[in-house]
This record gives sequence, C-alpha cells and structure tokens, in this order.
Amino acid sequence: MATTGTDLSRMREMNQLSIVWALRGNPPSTVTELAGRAGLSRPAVDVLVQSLVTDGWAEVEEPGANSVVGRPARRFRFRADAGHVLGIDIGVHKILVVLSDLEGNLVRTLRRPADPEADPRARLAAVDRVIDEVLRGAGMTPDDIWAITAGVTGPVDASGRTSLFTPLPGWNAADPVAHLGARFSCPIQVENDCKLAAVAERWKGVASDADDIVFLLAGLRTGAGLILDGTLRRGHGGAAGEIGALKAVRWLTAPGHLESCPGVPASAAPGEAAAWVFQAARDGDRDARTAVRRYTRDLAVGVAALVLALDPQVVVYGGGFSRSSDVVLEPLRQELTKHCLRLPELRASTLGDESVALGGVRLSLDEVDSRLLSDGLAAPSAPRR
Amino acid sequence: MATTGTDLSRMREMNQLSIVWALRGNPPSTVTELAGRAGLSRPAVDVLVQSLVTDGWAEVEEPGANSVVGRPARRFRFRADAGHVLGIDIGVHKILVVLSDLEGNLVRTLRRPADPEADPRARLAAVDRVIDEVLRGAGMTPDDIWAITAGVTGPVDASGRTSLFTPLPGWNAADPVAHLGARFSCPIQVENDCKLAAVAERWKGVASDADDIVFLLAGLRTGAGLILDGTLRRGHGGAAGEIGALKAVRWLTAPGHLESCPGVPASAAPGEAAAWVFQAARDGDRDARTAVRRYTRDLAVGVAALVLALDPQVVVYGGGFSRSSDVVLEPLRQELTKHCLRLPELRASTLGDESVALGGVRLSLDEVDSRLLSDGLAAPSAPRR
DNA sequence: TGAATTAGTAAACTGCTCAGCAATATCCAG
DNA sequence: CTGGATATTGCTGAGCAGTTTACTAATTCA
Repeated sequence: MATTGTDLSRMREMNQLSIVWALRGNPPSTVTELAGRAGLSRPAVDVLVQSLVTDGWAEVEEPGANSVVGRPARRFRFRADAGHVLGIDIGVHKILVVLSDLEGNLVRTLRRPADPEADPRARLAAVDRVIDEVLRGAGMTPDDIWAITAGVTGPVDASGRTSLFTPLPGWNAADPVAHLGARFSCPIQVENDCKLAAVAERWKGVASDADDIVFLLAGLRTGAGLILDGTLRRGHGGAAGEIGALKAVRWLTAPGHLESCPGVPASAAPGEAAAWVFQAARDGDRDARTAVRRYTRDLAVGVAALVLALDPQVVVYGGGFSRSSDVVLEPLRQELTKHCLRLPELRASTLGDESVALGGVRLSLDEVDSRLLSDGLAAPSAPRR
Repeated sequence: MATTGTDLSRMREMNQLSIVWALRGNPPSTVTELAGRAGLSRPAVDVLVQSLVTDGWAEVEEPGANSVVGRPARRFRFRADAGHVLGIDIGVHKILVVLSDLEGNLVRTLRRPADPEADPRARLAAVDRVIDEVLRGAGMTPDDIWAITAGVTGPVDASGRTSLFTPLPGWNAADPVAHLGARFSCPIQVENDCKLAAVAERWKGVASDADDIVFLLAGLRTGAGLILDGTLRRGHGGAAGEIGALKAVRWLTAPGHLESCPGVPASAAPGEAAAWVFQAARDGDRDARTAVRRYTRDLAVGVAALVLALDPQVVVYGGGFSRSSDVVLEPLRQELTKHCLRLPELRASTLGDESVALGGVRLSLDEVDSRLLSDGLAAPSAPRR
C-alpha cells in the first residue's frame, strides 16, 4: 500500500471537495448544515464555500422568508450547470443521447431510429447528428461538454474497440473514441451496453440499495453486467459478464423459444413476436406459457452460473423484455431455486430502454469526479484529455 | 461519496501511517529514503519517525560500517515483532497453524493430522492444541496475537458460520469464531479455504502481478476463490465462487474420472489414486491420459463459466492436485480455448498446501492494517474486538 | 421591548510542513 | 596528514489551514 503523504494544500483541496460533495445533490444549504455534513468547523466551511463561490462552483442565495427563529442564513447552492456530460446509447435500432448537468439532472434526451444495417461510418455520422441536435437544442457547443460515455453491444476493450464480436455490422473495425475525439476534447469512454445499464440501475434504478448486483439485459440478445462492491466490473479485457458465450448456457437460443411459439402472427417482427407471446402468456395461453417457461429455463442456467460465481445481493431483470417481467420473474425464480445455493432478490428494471444512456451519464460524471479528485478544483471548465 | 473533512491531527496520523508503510517490508532505511518513499519532507519524516521510535513501532540502528561517502545516517527499522498474527487451516485431514510477525515473515509453522470423522468439538479442541504448541514454541501468550483468520471448507457467512454445506462433519452447527473468541480477545475471522488460498497466491504466490484472479482449489473437492481488482470477493452471503454447485458444472464428479481409471491399485486411497493416475499419465499410460482428459473436460466447464463471467487476467491451478499441474494444465488449456472468448493466463500454484493458512495470515495482517487506519497508531498492542 | 436563537466574523492559538542554513562526520585526493 | 567534497543531522523562522472562542448582527417570539 503506497500511501503518499499529505500536506496542507492537499488537505485544503480535499476539504474543498468534501464541501462540493456535501453541496451537490442537496437542496441549497446553510454553512452550518454543510459543516455538519462535511465534518468541518463553521468558520472553515465559510472560507471554503466562499472560495467556491468566487471560483464559480457555487452560488449564494440570500436569505428570504424564513419561518424559523434566529438570524436567517444565506444558503449555498451547487452550480450544477457549470458543466454538462453526455451519455449515449449506440444501439442496433436506435441512437439515444442524454445530456445531463453535473448533478445528474437530465437536461435533454433525444432518441432517433437507426438503420440496423448501417455500416460504422454511417452509424457514427448518425450519432453525430443526434448529438448536434441535442447540443443545439440546449444552446451548447462541444466545448461545454466535460465527459462522454457511449454504450455499444459486445465486449469493449480498454481503448473502446469492440474486437471480439458485436451485432453492429462491421463495428469491430470502428473506433468510436477516435471519431468522437475529433470533435470533443473532453474525456471519452466507450463501454459495453449491459455494463452501462447495470450502472444506471444502481444509480437511479431498482438496485440503488445494493452493492453486489447482477444485471441482465434481456431482449432478442441476452447479456449481463456486473457490479461488485459498488463498482462496475469490467474484467481484465473488458469482457466480464459474457457468460452467454458458453455453449452450456443457451442464452443465444433462449429467445428463440418465444419466436417459435405456436400462434405467433406470421407477420410479426422478432421483437413483436416476443411481446405477443408475453401478452398471450399473461392472458393464460397454454402454448405461450410453455414458451415462456422454456425461455426462462434456458435463461436460468446462465443466471445461476453468475449467481453461484458471484453471490450477488440482487439480480435485476432489465432490457427490452423487462416490460414483461410480470410473466418472466416468477418462472425464473422457480428455475433459479433449482440451481442456486442462496437465492438473491430478483427485481425487474424500471428504467426501460434509457438505462444504457443513463449509465453512460453516470460513468461520465464519475470521470468528472475523478478528475476533480486528482487535479483539484480550479475554476470550472471542461477537462482536456 | 461522503468524504469527511480532515484536520491537522488526522493529517499527522495519516502521514505517520505512510511512514510505517514506507518502513515496513523494506531494509532499514535512512530518513532521506523514507522521505522519498512517503512523499514528505525530511524534517517532517524526522519528527514522525522519532515518535514512532518512542512509541515502539520502530527501532534506530546506529550508523556502523558505512562504505558510502558523507556523514553516516542512522537507519530506522520497522519493529515487525511488535505484534504477531495467526493463519489457520482447519482441514478435513490436517490442521495447519502459521504464526507470522507484522511484516508477514513466518515465525513458526506447525502441521498436525486431523481425524476426518472428528466432530466439531473434537476438531476445535485439536485446533486449540496446535495453536498452544505454536505459541509455546514461540514463547508467546494469546495476548500477543493481534488477529486470527481460519480457513474451512464450504461457504462461510459474515459471522463465520458454515450454514449451507461443508464436508467437515457436523460443522454447520459449529461456531469457530465464538470458540476462538473465548481465549483470544483479538479480531477473529473465519473464511472459506479457497478464498484464503486465492489471497495467498496473490500475496506470495504465482499471481502477485495480477489484480483479477480466478483461483482453483483442485483436489478431491474442487472449489474456487475470486480476487477482483486486487481484493477478495466474498459475495453478499459469502458464497462467491461456489460455481461447483451448478449441475451443469460437474466439479463434484470430475475427480471420479481419476479414481475409476483402469489400472489404479485397488488398495489406493482416493487421494493416492489420483496421484497414481497423474504419474501414470506422465509416464504415457493411455488409460490414465484418458482419465486426466475426462477430468479436465469436466473441470473446464466450471472454469470457463468463471472466466467468461469475470474475464480474469490469470487462472491459478492450486490445491492438492497442483503438484501434477504438468499433466493437467495443457489439456485444461485446450478445453478452455473451446469455451472461452479470451483465454487468460493459466498458472500452476507453487505454494502447495500451506496456501490456505498463508492466506489467513495475509487477511489477519489486513485486519491489523485497517485497525491502524481507523484508530491511528498509539503504542503497539493487540487490538481488542 | 427584551429574551432567545441562530448566523457571520474576527482574533488568538495550535500544529504541521517546508525552505534554508549551520554543524557534523566521513571519504578521498593530493 | 590535511583540506575539500559529500551527505546527513539538527535547528529556526515563515507560512498555512483549521479549531476554538468570543463577539456582533439579524431575526422571531413572548
């Protein structure tokens, strides 16, 4: 453990950061409240918050109507709009861009359909267009963006490349980090979609109380994202959670049970077929229930492997199929009890298909925070790579 | 992130700790060397190390023969013998106790056979006897011990109980923490044996360079321990790594291929049978090679599941069978390439059957360190629970 | 209007780090 | 054998950050 020594200036930096963290995500706060939250004395907080105001990180709110006894206090507010970050979902069928301020408040969300057959150039050009539209709508330029995280399907390595496999046509030759880097000088990450969705689920979703989470992205493709000890697990090569690649785990073929269910309208697209089967199962259709049961049986093997390997607190069922969790969760639970030693809680995602972009926002905010931690906080400005 | 503010006294504490860490594990060091290592100024280090000496954490070494030019510097040495910790392996067939000083130097190691059929009371009494012998041999009393970590088979929950299952007869009714706590007032942990062995492998073993490790404890039983991001993963209920419980993973039956190999002497005990087969395979015996291949094929499914789930940098093959890694590793590698996306490095453990107790020592030392971090360092003494 | 309560501010104090200088001890070249 | 070079120790004063204490300011309630 190579702990490095601390001096006064570093101490001040850290105390100032602890004020920022006490300020952020809370309603406008008095000096006394901040002192309590940050564990510092009132005078110390006073000078720290003063300098935050002059630097532009915080704003004063002069005392107004105050119903409590005593001298009314000024309140300080974190200037969440001092910077912004982007979370992007580069999907097969859609592109979703979310713009957020530094507090994680979503400023703007824009979804555009994407051509499933588009080659990487065309897809990245489409991403650019959606980003442009979002920025224009918010009256911003690329320089106002402090960090970007984009999600794609398939395992992503440290450089943001998708070398092993991906359902995005031609994508393993694409370099989205370089592409975005041409217009944005802020830090840019590309990450696997399941991993981002898992992050979102812990941030604003159904697993915010848990530190050990297995997240399932269930749809026509099935994937998993892992959060252990509260932090996203990428794996040494970025391929953590890819248990679906194991032949004994029939995640590739599992959704097929839904499509091949007797009674599905011949005209239905694959995604619609699954929705039809779930609805039919909900209505009590015998064939549909069998199909769902087969689907969950195949799904459960992989989930059980993850559960046994990691012993998580919560398994979150997310992705496109999570809308039908009411007919999936119970059979899945029954299957899992057959396999597992200790059954974790099973929860259905509520974030819908924004989870990937949301997770991207969260990772971008984390990136901003880690910059603050390492570089300290000068006047707010977009970090450069 | 609830970072709490820092004041001067806490800062001194941290700087003093950083001196301790700069001192420990290094040869006796001069003030200048320490200043460099800890990132502090020379005068600062001087007063800090002075107070460490008066507290008893460090010793001065007056300058003696000095071959370098200039005024000879005093050297300071960490008093590794200020305290000691125990690592214990409570196995089915043996009990192994390791006594270590604060620097991780092994002071005393004692192995005693255990009755496989012994009930928990008898087994814990045997543990007591081995501990007593070790302490007596080192001239110590229970009060000289600062932390104890014991390893047992089967998943261990946070309280040190083995409630799910275990091959130790009657053990799920045992409470080893309470038993040891009657004589020792220091912190006591009980942990799963595979997890401890994994920790040892990263500490003094073959995976000291890796942060993401899957450790296999391969013997008549097969188990796994996970280290991710450099820290041991226990799982929410302490059952991480128990992938062997999955029916599709045939870890329970895998060693059977070895015992049922044609040609094994009828008189051989199960453990000896495996050794015989490995030797025969080494000598080119056809049946033995087939048996080993079957064994690795069954083993590989579970390993592949862990590898795909976690994408580790290294897989370590340890446990009793690791002595025969020369005939196992290559077939295992071949099987894994069939299953995995990205093959991690495959290494054979070199720690032998001391790994569990060694891992216990490491965890005990970690416990001591975390006490120092939270409570600061007064004069050295055994921490109380 | 005065008591009670809370906020803001100034001054004194503590404790730590750092820069720099003088003192000291050894080695080595001449 | 001696003086210079080198490297370490010990010391002092300056600077800085945070705490404590005390005092003043602003507001509500009785």
